[in-house]
Amino acid sequence: MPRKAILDVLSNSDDHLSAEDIYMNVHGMYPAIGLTTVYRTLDLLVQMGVVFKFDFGDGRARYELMDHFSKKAHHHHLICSRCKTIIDYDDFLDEELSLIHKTEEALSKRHDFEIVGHTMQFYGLCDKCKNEKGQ
Amino acid sequence: MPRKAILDVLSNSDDHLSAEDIYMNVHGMYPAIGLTTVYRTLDLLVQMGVVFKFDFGDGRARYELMDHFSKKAHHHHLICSRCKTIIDYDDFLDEELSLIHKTEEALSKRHDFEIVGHTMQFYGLCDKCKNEKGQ
DNA sequence: TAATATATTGAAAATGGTTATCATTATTGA
DNA sequence: TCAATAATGATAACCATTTTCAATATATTA
Repeated sequence: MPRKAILDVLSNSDDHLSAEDIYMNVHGMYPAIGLTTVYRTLDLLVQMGVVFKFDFGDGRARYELMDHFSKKAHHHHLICSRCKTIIDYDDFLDEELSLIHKTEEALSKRHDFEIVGHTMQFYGLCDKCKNEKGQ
Repeated sequence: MPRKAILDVLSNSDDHLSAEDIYMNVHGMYPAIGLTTVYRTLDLLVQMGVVFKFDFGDGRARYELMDHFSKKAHHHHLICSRCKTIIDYDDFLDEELSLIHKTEEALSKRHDFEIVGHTMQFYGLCDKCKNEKGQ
């Protein structure tokens, strides 16, 4: 039941949810489910290859459904290092993905790796933070 | 002085050093420098754009010199989700980098971002961990 | 040079996301 | 029905990182 509740939250809500975000969302529908179980279930879903765990560098992990389980289109991330805003983008995505697949194949052969996911992110300063530098 | 010591460690030692790794390395040469200062100085170097802070998902941050300050060739990372081994790779790197520059330009225009760095990583199971699954 | 303001430093304590513990409650199988 | 096993959540523990703060170094000025 926790598993279903969490998957529901992940597929219906917006991206970039932290464990606590998920906990609070789930809590509305199933008040019995505790934070521990949310963490446990997320780990499980990550092991199963259903959920991907991201780390954007703001001290808390974020979780997204993997492509095959998500309504959302594949995307990558653009992150403001200062205010931690996360923007999804899909510019040149076809090109990115074909390159990624090629690389994936080469790496999995060369290093005998079973590749499960990838991450591609740009870091920088968003328009607002750019103008507030030095404060 | 801490700044120089840390930069020395970063440019002479192998990659993927955590704050504590750096602290221990620096400590040999400058026993007076404490862990707090290491953290503080690393933050500073990151702000200055000299060092890039990575998060590979094992609960501690890793630091690398940015390209222009490093002897090392540009590379991306392949990470075992289980044992956390990190492998540097540079397959298709020219292709990756030209795509990255193109994307960078598009994103910085569209979102008025000042892009400072990027990350591209593959996650999966290394040869050893692949065969130990389910334990 | 002396005297004061300012910045840098590190030890120790606090923070906060995540994980481990453990008693309790479901679930399963015979 | 009953025992064995698994799932759960409240609480405590963990641990990388930050904050606090008193002490020390550095710069500035008279």
